[in-house]
Amino acid sequence: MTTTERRPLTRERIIEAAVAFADEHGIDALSMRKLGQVLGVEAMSLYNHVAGKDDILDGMVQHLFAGIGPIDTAGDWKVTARAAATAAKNAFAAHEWAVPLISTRETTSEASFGIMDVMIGMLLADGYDPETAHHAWHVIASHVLGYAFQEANSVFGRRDDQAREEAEQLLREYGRIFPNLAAVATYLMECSHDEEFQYGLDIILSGIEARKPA
Amino acid sequence: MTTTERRPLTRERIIEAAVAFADEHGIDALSMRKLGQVLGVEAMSLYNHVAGKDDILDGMVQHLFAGIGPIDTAGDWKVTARAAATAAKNAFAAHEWAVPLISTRETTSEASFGIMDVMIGMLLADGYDPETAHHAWHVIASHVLGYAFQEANSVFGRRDDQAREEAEQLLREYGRIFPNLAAVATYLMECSHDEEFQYGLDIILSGIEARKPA
DNA sequence: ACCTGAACACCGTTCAAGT
DNA sequence: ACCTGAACACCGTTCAAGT
Repeated sequence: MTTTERRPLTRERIIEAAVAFADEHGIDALSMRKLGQVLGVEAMSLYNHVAGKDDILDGMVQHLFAGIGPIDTAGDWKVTARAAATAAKNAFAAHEWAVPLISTRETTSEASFGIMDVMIGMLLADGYDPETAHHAWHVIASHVLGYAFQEANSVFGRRDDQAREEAEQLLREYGRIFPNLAAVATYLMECSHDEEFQYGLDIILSGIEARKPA
Repeated sequence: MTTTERRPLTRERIIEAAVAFADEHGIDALSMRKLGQVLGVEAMSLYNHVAGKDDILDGMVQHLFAGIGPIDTAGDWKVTARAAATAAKNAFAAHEWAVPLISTRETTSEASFGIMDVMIGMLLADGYDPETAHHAWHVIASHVLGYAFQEANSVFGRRDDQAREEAEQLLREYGRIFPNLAAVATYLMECSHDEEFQYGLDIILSGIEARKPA
């Protein structure tokens, strides 16, 4: 439990440890005292490098957005949109705590504005009017957030052993009352999250393409 | 602060009060002690009617799903899907705490399975294969969750005075670095959430229609 | 049967004291 | 400059005691 790391404390190291702790024990279990323990230090020492717990949580959100990485704008807007959306979905779905955390904090960091600026810029350059470009942004953003939500936070999305067992239990329980649920049960249990995400993205990007003003 | 209501405590009344409290003060501020105070009772009395705080939070999620209401299946699958998706989005977007709360608790209640069963049943009856029906469910669900997220939890989504001011501040700050953001600023500030949601839903439902197997 | 007060094991955070 | 111990105002929850 007590790591014996003796590198000096920094904001980055604290946030890194917080991410690891939340991955393992869940974000609700994250406390200043436990985080200090992991870093081999008293809780109060953290305040020398960080403004408080809120600052740590902000840092974790920043960490999530940094995980999206730079966006390659070499192709056309559809290629860029697909790459950016997929990278964002993967960055969020990689941590169970990502969606709940983002949803209680402000998502409007420089990183998120940067992605938005690139995406809308490519649409405008391709001949879209600002209003349609704005619509397109919202639809894509909904898909990314909504799918990350489903992948990381529903029993059918998570693919650990415990989630599988719970999912099977639920399907047994509700399968008799809800026959149509039973009819798609195998897909719920076994669908590829990447294929599933791309399927919806295909629909959305084609729809946006079809709505390009003449 | 202390309401003088003297009706007997019940689970429903406690959950109702919790919803109202979270609406006003945010879900993080919700505690057993403060909830007791609102109900004119000591915190410990709540345990006579409720298993604990988790039980209250579960009740709040149940309350959200109940708010979606019964689904009218009189029209074709697209009409039903639009009605159900819109009702769900509105129920979730009505409370800032809805998305964060659902995202940390299990969403697989009888209510959510019921909606899913109806939707998939209509698609199957219309001639869709189970795999495509399952895809359709995921895409629609992402849009609902993702848009509720954006409407209730982003500065641009919320339409109270404080959010407007923060949004304008952010646009001033980042508008110079990100010109394409500035180009769509007025739409971000003033778009109709219902029209925006329907725009994306149009794309998604049309796309699903186009993928109906021959 | 329902409510309460005191208590326990936890929180985040402040602050004076140490080195 | 950085770390610490004690303290404060909060948590959720248990339990024996009241009515």
